[in-house]
Amino acid sequence: MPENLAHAELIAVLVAVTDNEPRVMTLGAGAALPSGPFETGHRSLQSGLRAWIESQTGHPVGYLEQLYTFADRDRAGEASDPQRQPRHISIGYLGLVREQVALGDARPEWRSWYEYFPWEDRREGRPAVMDEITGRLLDWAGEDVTRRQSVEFLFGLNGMVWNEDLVLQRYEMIYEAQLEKVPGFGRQMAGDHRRILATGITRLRAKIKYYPVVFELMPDSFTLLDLQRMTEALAGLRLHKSNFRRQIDQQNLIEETGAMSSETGGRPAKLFRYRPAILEASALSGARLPYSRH
Amino acid sequence: MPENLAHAELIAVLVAVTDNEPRVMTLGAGAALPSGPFETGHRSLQSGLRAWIESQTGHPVGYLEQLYTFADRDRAGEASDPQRQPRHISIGYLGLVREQVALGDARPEWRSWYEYFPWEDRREGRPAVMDEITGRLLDWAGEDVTRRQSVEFLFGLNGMVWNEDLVLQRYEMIYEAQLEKVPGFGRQMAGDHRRILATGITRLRAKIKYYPVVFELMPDSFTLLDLQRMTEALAGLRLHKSNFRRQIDQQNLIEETGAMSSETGGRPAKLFRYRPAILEASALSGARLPYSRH
DNA sequence: CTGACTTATTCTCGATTTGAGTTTATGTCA
DNA sequence: TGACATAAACTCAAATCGAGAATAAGTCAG
Repeated sequence: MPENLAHAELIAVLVAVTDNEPRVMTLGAGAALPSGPFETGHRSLQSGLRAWIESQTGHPVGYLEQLYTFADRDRAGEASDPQRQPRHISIGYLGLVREQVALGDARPEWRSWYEYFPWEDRREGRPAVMDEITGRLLDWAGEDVTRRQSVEFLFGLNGMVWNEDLVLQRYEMIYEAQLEKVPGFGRQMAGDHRRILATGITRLRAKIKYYPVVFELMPDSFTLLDLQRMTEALAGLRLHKSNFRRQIDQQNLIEETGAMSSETGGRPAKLFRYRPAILEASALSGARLPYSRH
Repeated sequence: MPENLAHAELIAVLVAVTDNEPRVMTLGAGAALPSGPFETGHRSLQSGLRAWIESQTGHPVGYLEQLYTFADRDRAGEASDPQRQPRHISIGYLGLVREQVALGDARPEWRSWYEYFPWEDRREGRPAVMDEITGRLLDWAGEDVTRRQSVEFLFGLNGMVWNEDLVLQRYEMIYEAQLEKVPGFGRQMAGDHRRILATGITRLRAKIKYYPVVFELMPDSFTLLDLQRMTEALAGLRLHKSNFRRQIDQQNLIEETGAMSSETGGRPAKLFRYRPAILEASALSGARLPYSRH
């Protein structure tokens, strides 16, 4: 009898952006993230998932990063002989795909991730659904001051500033308040998949700030506005044009191709390409400690 | 016959700081990190590990964060019937413990993490071993310009600035160059444990910059210099005193206890305590996008 | 051909934040 | 009582950031 053995499952949050809409690959009419077992023949977790994705979508995944591993929920209270049931372990990954791809065997569908988290898209301003969400969350918080403050912090109420990175924490609060199934509060998914999606969005939104990962989603050549729109789509926010531009060229990660684009009806824009140089210190713009050069 | 089942193992990088030295809990004369199987009775991965650690050290773990999950290396080339061998999956965690603890059953030992990565401690300046390491890495790089630049970037050569967060990347380069067993280049560990330790240090060094996690390692009351020394021990760097102080009180995370400490022979220092307030936006000092308030 | 319109690209400029000290305060101890 | 040691506050130039104005280079209607 095998003891302490578990099923290991690989789950992918596969992201592509088309028409300025960040999309995630789903199965079953948008109800599940693609997943497959980690098999004995797989060389590693990552290569197992990579092979699997490529067979499904027929397209290589540029970037693949592990997100989080979790076990199925508490089996302790389960009937009869819990020893007999092997545990399930799910290992989540974030993958980035360069563009809309030919569909594979399993009829995958790309869906906007904002279908699942409508309150996370603030590009056109504060979405209408926010009022109902925060209203019901504040009702739930009631007299509990700490809870109230958490709502205000996470949802940018009372003059607090909206932080786009807190996707997972916002979803978990909504879940804790048992509001995740309220009509209008986003599409549901099976099991923990919606939570894993939130984890992926959170990771990606944080990462684009200090690591040049957007370029995995960009075509070979692009204008600066294309790059800005991509970043805005991911962050769910509008950015300041010239400051965005300044930040980009301080990082020194792109170069002109020489060609121009005149798609947009105004002055033609220069086309750029990613310069996959050695990462310089300047490209990693993370937080810093107050160093002493002494 | 169970197919696609795996052994799941929990591995802990447990950190405590004593005498300004960051230490990690080890077993077997410093050759292994503590680890134990994920058992059928465990409620969750985290609670399984937590219970396990507390039974070993008799001390609660304040902070516990998942690091990374990896599978055992390629079994494809293995003899006879690879199907029969279940895979091993290891789930690494970073745990923070407030201080030196009473030892548990398994005779754990706390060892300075710089025994394993001597080049990572630059508090007393560039360690002597750096010259030999970088010399041998540059030999290994040879004519390969990309490789050469990576060495220079990771180890802060040629005027590039040392980035204390790149612990894992530095270790992986040393490993790739097959220099990890060179005498003087740090103590060895069994299996992948040294790599997991590097992952833990990397995560912790990155995290202290944008999340108030140092306080998990501090005693209830402390001086500002204590806090600085703690941060320096973790980062392996000296920090600028008054700028460190300014950063701390901008974050608004500590408050005076009213008492003073006169341990150090100079002017007595005020004692502070952590104010475990609701996390304000100001406490999260991560990188930012060029927002538009428009 | 010209002027309105649209979008791209550059500049400007005050407000903050940072890096690197210097100065002043308050103890202990010989 | 004065040397010594460390804490805590203050200074100031340089770099970065937030916000928006100015200028450039196309298209298109008339």
